Amino acid sequence: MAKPLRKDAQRNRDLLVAAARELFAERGLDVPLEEIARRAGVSIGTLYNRFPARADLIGAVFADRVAATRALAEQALAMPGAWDGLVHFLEGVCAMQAADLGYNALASGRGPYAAADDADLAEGYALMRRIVARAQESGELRPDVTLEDMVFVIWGHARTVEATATIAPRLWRRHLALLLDGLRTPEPSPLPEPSLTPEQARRAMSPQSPCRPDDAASPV
Amino acid sequence: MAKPLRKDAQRNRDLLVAAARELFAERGLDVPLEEIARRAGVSIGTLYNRFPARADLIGAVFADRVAATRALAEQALAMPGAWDGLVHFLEGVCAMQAADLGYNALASGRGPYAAADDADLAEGYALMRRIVARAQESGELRPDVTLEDMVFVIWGHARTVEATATIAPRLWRRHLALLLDGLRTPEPSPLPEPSLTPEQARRAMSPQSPCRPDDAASPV
DNA sequence: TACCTACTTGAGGCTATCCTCAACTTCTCA
DNA sequence: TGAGAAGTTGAGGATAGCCTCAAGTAGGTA
Repeated sequence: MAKPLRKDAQRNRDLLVAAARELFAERGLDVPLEEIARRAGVSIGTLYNRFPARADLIGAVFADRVAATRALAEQALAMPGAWDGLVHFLEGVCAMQAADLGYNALASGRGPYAAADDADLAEGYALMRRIVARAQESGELRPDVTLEDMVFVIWGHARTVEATATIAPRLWRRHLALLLDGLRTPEPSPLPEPSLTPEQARRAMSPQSPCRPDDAASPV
Repeated sequence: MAKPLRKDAQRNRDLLVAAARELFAERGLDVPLEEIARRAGVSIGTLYNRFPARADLIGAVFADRVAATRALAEQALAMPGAWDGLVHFLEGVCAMQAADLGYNALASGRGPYAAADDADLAEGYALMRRIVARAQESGELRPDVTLEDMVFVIWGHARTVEATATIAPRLWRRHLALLLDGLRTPEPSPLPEPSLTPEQARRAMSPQSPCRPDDAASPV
């Protein structure tokens, strides 16, 4: 299906993705596309040729993060301590959020994103579910939380990163430590609401639908 | 200093503030000013006459929230239980965040805001500091956190409210319960970073400076 | 080498929002 | 009551970012 690009086209594509990666990291997912093209040394028309929608460019830039997250989850499961594994995983995700404004927005469910590979994503979720289950079986993670509650860590952390990135770039570790203490307290108080269902979590993470809605829409 | 407005001007001002209150609550602080004017039944020129900058309108709309927050803090201090007081206060703030997208943005440090009364604000902070101190003296709140750490609750909560307002409007209570358990755990783990200083917190809460910067700038 | 196709280019149209200002209307007070 | 100050109006200029397309350029293959 995917025809190879011509040599110059491939080069320009790579330049665009690299430029977008830098600018998304520095300034978030809303940077003007014209500025990305300029930094890549390529015209705005070329950008649109290669990436018809912003979501396509975002998808290309962050494809490697899906893989990185998955690798992180595998590392976590390989660790001897179940709780340590969970902490390792959450710390890793938070560190990526702290290092990259664009990833931070994406991880906390803002920004349009054309998923490169849904299967990869699904496997990632399965791994995370095992990380959580294992930490509960070991008795370290409180039994009344679910995988879906982990989004509270991601979401909660997102705003802290934005607000303090320049003022106190390491502060997020303190925030995370407090969150983690809430997840393993020996005296958990009863939780007042049920957690999100996986389906609800999926919807909450993608205000704009995660894949382009047009694909299925056009009847021609 | 403040001359009384003419009768019609005062009526239009009130209409504008009411319209802005509704739209800010529904759609956040970014709603087009033209739309606010339209809902108020007034022309865009009138809006600009009364409120030269968006921050002025925001200041007028949310002046009562500063007072409400202060009242909440006083209630909290009047409660017999120190921990219950802290919870009451944080729940109250979070409930206001959940009920109003604009307040949510403001409380989590986004959005320009021309403070109506700095003294009022300062007194509010003093009250909050007492709420935190009292809860620590009673041994219920972990001793290694500060007032400045409470912004983690506000910030963390902000994104949860945005993401789940329509999907699960009461879910934030679960998030808050987990956060609170982290704040009173009997086995607190050491925190890896110092908390923000009051000055840092002030800066982190106002990416755009909270009062109009022009006031002092113009040399004429 | 020569052709054809894939690719690039950037001026310019489109939209949304901000903000101004000169002409007009309404209140208020003597 | 009427003069003048206070207030209102909305068309339109300014800006910013999105996106297109007709004309031009360059890689690849015969």
